[in-house]
Amino acid sequence: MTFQRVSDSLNRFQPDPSGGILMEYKDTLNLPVTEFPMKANLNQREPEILQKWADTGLYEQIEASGAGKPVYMLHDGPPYANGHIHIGHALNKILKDIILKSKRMEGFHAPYVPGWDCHGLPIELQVEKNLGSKKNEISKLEMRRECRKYAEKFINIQRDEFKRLGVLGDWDNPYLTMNYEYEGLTAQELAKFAHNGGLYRGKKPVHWCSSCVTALAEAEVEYADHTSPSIYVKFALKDDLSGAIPALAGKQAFVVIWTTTPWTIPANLAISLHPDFTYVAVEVNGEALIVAEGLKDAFLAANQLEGQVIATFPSTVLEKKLCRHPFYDRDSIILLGEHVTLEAGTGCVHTAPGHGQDDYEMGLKFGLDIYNPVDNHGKFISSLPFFGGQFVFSANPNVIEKLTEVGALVGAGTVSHSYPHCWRCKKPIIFRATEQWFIGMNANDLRQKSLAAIDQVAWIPKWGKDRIYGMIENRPDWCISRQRSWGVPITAFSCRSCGEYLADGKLMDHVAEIFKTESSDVWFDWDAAKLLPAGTVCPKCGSADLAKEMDILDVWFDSGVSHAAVLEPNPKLSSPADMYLEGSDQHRGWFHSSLLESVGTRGVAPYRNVLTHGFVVDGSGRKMSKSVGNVVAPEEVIKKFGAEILRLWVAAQDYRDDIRISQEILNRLSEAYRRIRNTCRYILGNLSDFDPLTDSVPFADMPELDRWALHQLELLKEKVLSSYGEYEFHVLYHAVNGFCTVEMSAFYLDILKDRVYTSRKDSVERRAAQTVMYEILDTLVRMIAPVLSFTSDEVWGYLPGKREASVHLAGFPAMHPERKDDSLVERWDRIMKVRGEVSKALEQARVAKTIGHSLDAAVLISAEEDLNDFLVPYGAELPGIFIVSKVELGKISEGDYYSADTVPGLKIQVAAAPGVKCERCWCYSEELGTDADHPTICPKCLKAVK
RNA sequence: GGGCUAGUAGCUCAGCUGGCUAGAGCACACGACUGAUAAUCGUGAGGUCGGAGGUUCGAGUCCUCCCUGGCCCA
Repeated sequence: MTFQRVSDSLNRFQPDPSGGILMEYKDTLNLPVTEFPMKANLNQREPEILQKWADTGLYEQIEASGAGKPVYMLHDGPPYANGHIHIGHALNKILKDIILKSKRMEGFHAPYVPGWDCHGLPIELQVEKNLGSKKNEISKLEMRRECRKYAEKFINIQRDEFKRLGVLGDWDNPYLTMNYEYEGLTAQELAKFAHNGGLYRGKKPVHWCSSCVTALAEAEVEYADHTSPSIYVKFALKDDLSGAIPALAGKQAFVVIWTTTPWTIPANLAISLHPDFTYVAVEVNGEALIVAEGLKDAFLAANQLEGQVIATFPSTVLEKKLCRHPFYDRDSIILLGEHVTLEAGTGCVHTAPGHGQDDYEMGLKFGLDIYNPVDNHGKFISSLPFFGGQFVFSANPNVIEKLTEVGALVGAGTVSHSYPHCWRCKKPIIFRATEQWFIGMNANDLRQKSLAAIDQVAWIPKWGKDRIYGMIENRPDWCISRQRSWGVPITAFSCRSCGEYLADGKLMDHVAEIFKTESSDVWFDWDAAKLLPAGTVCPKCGSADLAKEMDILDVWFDSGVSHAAVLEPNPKLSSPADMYLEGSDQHRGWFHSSLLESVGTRGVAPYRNVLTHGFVVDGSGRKMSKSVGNVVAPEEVIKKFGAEILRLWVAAQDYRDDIRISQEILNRLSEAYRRIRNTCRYILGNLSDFDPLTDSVPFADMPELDRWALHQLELLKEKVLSSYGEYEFHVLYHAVNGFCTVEMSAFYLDILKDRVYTSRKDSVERRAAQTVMYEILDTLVRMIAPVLSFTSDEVWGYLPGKREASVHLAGFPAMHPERKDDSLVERWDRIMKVRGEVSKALEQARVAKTIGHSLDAAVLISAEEDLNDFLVPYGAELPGIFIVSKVELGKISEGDYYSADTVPGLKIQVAAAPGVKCERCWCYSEELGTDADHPTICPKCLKAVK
């Protein structure tokens, strides 16, 4: 406690050493008094506030008070239940919390049900790792129980970490994608795709991790530099071309391809040329090598070959011509495809439909087999000649050797390039055609409907729309199967007798109902017969011997159904949601999967607004990475600065771009926080004896200065409330910060000091000032509550007047447009301009040692007639406004003066104030000593004391 | 390599459809106060608006290219 307390001032009359009574005039002043601490001590105080919120059931109260209000539905995207939260999680959750709190204060019922994504490979791999060698001894069911436990552990950890940020929500009843009900609803959503024909089983090249033995979603693939072999292979033309190209007569012609994956040569079924490119035959060592004209020189140079062009022709000449596979007794057909480029290679593209996306499409188009001779573990099937049983990457040199042996190798080297790797085990992956379950993008017009749905959504920032639009427009069918354990099973069956697959909507609905009460674990526990309705038989052959499909669902499907599994079943929530809010990576993640799922089953997007924020980067704009060592953990920020500073950080930055964080940024924010806190504290100190109910002064009775302040407050409210409405929190931060600093601390509150301190306690002047300060603080606290949730609630507890138990149960301040007065503000702008010049003049006088404190000064102002006339009516107020002892308007006849540089013709002369310094108000007065009882104070103070 | 996106003082941000010597707060320097005091007030110094071209009477704002980041994809 450093503020003087009213109760301390009982000893107003102290014994004078000389024997008389000496008055301590300081004790007759109304100095600020408050218990509200200057030092925030956030890391200690925040947990106390959180405890209070928990004890009083704050969120429950908020929920209860929402009854009957319109709903604002922000649907939480579930973070993955793995590991501690990082700064990006903090950013995301705080942004959500700011929006929810602001919507509640705006008058909405805005429930918050947090969620977690619980299934999936990362947890399964971590559990496997923890199990060590035991992992091979336990059953799938036991494995799943371990995964469930693991997820639960991190849900509890993350829940505590999120709560610590001051995020209010129904933390006791979050949604978990592994809840039984949720799993059942997930299976039920999948069944909907079976019902409507969107679900199919097909062979398709997918990203495949041989180490994890699973197909990978696109989101699970990372690109990293990798060194691969680079080989040029010649395919002998079987067909004779000499009719079309006479120069080839009598020569063996070859088409030369280039590849960085020699192991895919065994699966080669075709060679693709671009329909519009020109190709040449180059004679090298008596053979005619065919490559694209544009790559001829690069090709020859790369292989240290020399040769002459003997023929030039369009690719169409070669269309559908046949080559021989270099070492297998089969053909490779020449096809024309737009995907061929001149960026590298030969312009003749090795095509293996089982091992590449473009290759696959060519295969579909021209009816080639989607041939894949590679098994789940990345090894060639044993029946494959020469390479059976070999791991594909190990087979590379063997393939090269074989090519050399048969004389098909033109050249070999290595190349370093970006290559796909598994996101978990970091090993290079392959592209491999396998049997998978898909949701078709074209069945039921899913793609077109999704694109149309995108148009109906408001994307913030608006470029988010282009981003997701492009992705939906170009994406392939959604591969939803995973060959793992920890997930919701794909509830299909197959017939053991005839091999027929049963992905029947009705059967799947039946299973989904079982999941809702028993969990999807039963899929791995019960027999197929127990899972199926009695009497189910294969529709094709009639056999009752059915087997369960053992693939599980892509976790993106799990979270993609949350609108159906969380919002729809809960009568307190609503769907579609008003808002989905996640990082910009979710255009391909949750926004994407949710959109496809919802449009595929309901025909509409699950959200009305989608807000994206950028990624957290370090102080110099680089992404955070453990290896670089620039990671900022929320826990450390909280420990050092407090969660409140983290919240302020979220609000202060423009989240649409990348968001930087560094010690300096946090230091700056701490300073800004202290400024806001001190402004609150100072006002609280001045309201210690103020009861808004009995002491308020009507607006009409207030001095101009007070009305000026309320006008500024009105402007601030407009700005802040519209910032919330537009989710532009950084604008609000700057507005509040500027208001506290410029309008309040440096101007209004500074000028007010004399009035508040020295006037009679219950005088109208002082009560007017208190009325305004009360209004300002009450308004300010409500407006910052969504951001500075701890401090605003703390201040709330100190504010006089009857009010809700917590600011978080209160509303935004009411607007009072009638308090705005533009002409008044125009006048005061003019006064402030003069004030600015006066303070420059005072500064010069200070440098010259004429004055110290501004109250030591008397100011003579010489203005042009117009300005002078304007100032005259304010004459009595000017000393107070400038915080000087005396102001005269007139002509400067002698001596130095300051010449203003922003107001033409304005001259200011500063002198030591005449008279004697009043011991009480510190203003100089020429009328001291008029009262024998109080010889050392001025007439104004006399009035206040007597 | 492709799509989307950004780059204004040391830090965080303003600067609308091109038009005043590019602004604010913080930080910094210097000073004042000691009745907001681990506070408060004042003054001041900081910017070739990522770079280079171009359009225009005029460009931080429009166009082209380049550089440096970020997200997503290949």
